[in-house]
Amino acid sequence: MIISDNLKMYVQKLRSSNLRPTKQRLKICQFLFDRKKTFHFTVETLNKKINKNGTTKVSLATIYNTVEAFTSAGYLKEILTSKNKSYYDTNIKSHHHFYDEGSKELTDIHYSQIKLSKVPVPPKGKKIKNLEVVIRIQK
Amino acid sequence: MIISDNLKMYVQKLRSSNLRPTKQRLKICQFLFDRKKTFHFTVETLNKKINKNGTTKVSLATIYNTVEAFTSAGYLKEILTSKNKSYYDTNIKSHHHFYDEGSKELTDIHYSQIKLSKVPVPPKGKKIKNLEVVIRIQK
DNA sequence: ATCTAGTTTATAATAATTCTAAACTAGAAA
DNA sequence: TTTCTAGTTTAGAATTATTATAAACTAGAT
Repeated sequence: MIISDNLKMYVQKLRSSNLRPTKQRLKICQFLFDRKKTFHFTVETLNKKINKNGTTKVSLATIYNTVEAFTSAGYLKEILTSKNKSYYDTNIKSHHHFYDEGSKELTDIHYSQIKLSKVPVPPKGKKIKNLEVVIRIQK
Repeated sequence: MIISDNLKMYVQKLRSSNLRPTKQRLKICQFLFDRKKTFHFTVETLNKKINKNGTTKVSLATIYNTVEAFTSAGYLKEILTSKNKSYYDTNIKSHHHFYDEGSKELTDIHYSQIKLSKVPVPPKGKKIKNLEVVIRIQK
């Protein structure tokens, strides 16, 4: 894959969501989306990795803003786990997770690995936005 | 139901978990478990309600300690919803939730309302501790 | 090249939770 | 019953994650 191609793609992607393609946003895009496997992170870990060996620093505030903006735009998905920290996932397709209580690590469970044969009707006037299964595991 | 009977029961329950039956713990037990319907709460709401019209105040630190202790002891269940606040449920049976994105309210979904016809095998050396479905709803 | 709304940033503010260490208490032992 | 001690409660400080603020910067339209 040629990086510059992806860059163009990210510029378009951002523009299509009314987000100006700034240096910072593109750097974060490249970091998050220039990879084959999907990626789980918290703002804390993203901040560390983005600013590890970078020439230009991206401020923590911008990391927060960008993750929020990307989540609203649908580039990222917030994961439900609990405990005072938001986890995000670059895999925005409907899927599920193992949450390891010991290591606090998340692992994707592919959509097809869980099948629901019965799902309740939502309360009146409400629609189902998504359905997420978390399987807590331990030793 | 006679309150004093429940009190005795709570004393036993606490003792059986190596928790001394203190005034504060018993007060919280009564508040949480002397009810027919199951109850969802955050530490914040529990604190407010416990200390609303009480003669003796229970400190916030104790509310935290107690909720933590009751959760470890298996009297309470922590609910996964995200967003910087822990939710707890007096319904410790395996069950699921609707989470209303607008009102931020949780509603129980009875165990029998969701059926899984396929569940993945956990990673090697790990056991499934529980499985929880959250259905996010909105208008 | 100029201008402006959108963006970034350091820093302060807020919110939830955990820590601390002193005062208190349940309940076992004397 | 009184004494004693480990467990518990408590107010307040500390920590952690996140959001708000407002000044400086910049993309990109004019």
